[in-house]
Amino acid sequence: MTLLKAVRGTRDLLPPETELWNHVEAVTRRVFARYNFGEIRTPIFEDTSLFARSVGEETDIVSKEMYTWEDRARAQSEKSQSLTLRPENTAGVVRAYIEHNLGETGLLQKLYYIGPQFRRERPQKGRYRQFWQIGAEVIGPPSAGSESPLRDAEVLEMLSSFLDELGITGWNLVLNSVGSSTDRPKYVAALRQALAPVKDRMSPDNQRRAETNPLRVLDSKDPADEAIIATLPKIADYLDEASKAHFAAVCAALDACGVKYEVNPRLVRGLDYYTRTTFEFTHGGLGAQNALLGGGRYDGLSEMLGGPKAPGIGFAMGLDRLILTLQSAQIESAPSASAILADAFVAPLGEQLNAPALKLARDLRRQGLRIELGDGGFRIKKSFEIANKLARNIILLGEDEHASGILTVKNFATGEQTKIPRDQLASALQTR
RNA sequence: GCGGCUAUAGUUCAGCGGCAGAACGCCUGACUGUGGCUCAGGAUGUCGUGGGUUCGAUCCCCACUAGCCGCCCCA
Repeated sequence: MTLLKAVRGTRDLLPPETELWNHVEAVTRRVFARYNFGEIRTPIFEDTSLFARSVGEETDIVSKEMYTWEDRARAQSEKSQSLTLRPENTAGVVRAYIEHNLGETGLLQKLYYIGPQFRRERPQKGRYRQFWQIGAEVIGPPSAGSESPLRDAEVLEMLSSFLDELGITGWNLVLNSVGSSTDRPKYVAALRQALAPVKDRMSPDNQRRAETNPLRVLDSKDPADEAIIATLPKIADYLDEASKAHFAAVCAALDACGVKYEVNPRLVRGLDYYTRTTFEFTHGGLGAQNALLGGGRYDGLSEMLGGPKAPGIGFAMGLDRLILTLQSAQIESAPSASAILADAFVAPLGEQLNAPALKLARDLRRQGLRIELGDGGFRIKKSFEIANKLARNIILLGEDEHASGILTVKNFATGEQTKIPRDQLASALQTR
């Protein structure tokens, strides 16, 4: 029989690494709560057309990277339906916003999520087919202030605080504006026009991009094409007054609270729905996958999905990459890679003491201690060996201890061995 | 989807066209109620999968699968 393995691009997360994941998630919930965000959990799969309409039919994600299947009809009256494992979570959040008429509250919705997403890409460092994202969206009717540049700045400030609180240093915030939903098509048209006479002199990659997605030419890393790219029209010249003012206000608010950023007029994002502010937090040490998180404003997304006018801004952060960054930086505040030690290892000396040992372990655990329970079948030496690996102390429960209620406790760090009455055990272990 | 590199013990890796190796880990003992350190001994394995060349393949060739790195794209 062939050995079953996790499928390509998926992986198991095991302890103690999961401690680090839990730590990151705990910091996320703590920080985001301070900004009064609430958690949303949307389904892991959705109707395929949700992603086709939001992410963009022509994007690589939709055209070749989605896990899509036909959910067969179970009855004559039922139609089959095309379903897709979510490749990102913003579309699902906006769908939920529309479906539950959240705009009718008249309030800004501030929602965050933590969960797996799926794209059928070639796996590499920090890139998996099932990958985890932390994201947040601020969305609501214009009357709730959802269009305000203050919302953009607040989200960016929250992210900078979040990364600081995690202990990640050396991140870089890159900012741009891609204009309103009317600016953007005008600019793309101008870009196509400017590219037409010169694209033949560019690399094959850029020739193809010039056809399919001209914005991406700006992202090119090909030094040979630099000179041509420098002559192309700039998005900043195509922004209307409102978009310019919006961007200036975002920058001013960031300046006011000392959040450092760099404006990169070439930063474009891959998804069709972005308008105005777009951004990326990058970090070295991630190889080619240097983007830690990315996001932007999507003022027209709700309407694209048939909903009410509901401008919004949000981001998605690659958790797999964030963890990699934390591991490579060996951040002090994060749990280390080494296993977490139990407070004590309870060692029954003889199988007849197994049952009393479980009772002892239960009592200590109920007092909040982290307890590993051994087995009376172990030779005492083996108990010590295991205990030394898993716990800070060992508690011996032999016939004497059981009869007298005074337990033998040895601390591995000091080598000190003492007798402690059962009712004082928990408090004694708290401090050693 | 494309290109390069890789796949050998639980782990990290060496190796060779002719008996399968090291380190760490694991097990046993020195020490029948005492770990770490030390010493002595021991067990590891479809050499990724399938085919081919060869008297003989873990080694050479091909395909496949998976991983890493890069490209495309993207978080």
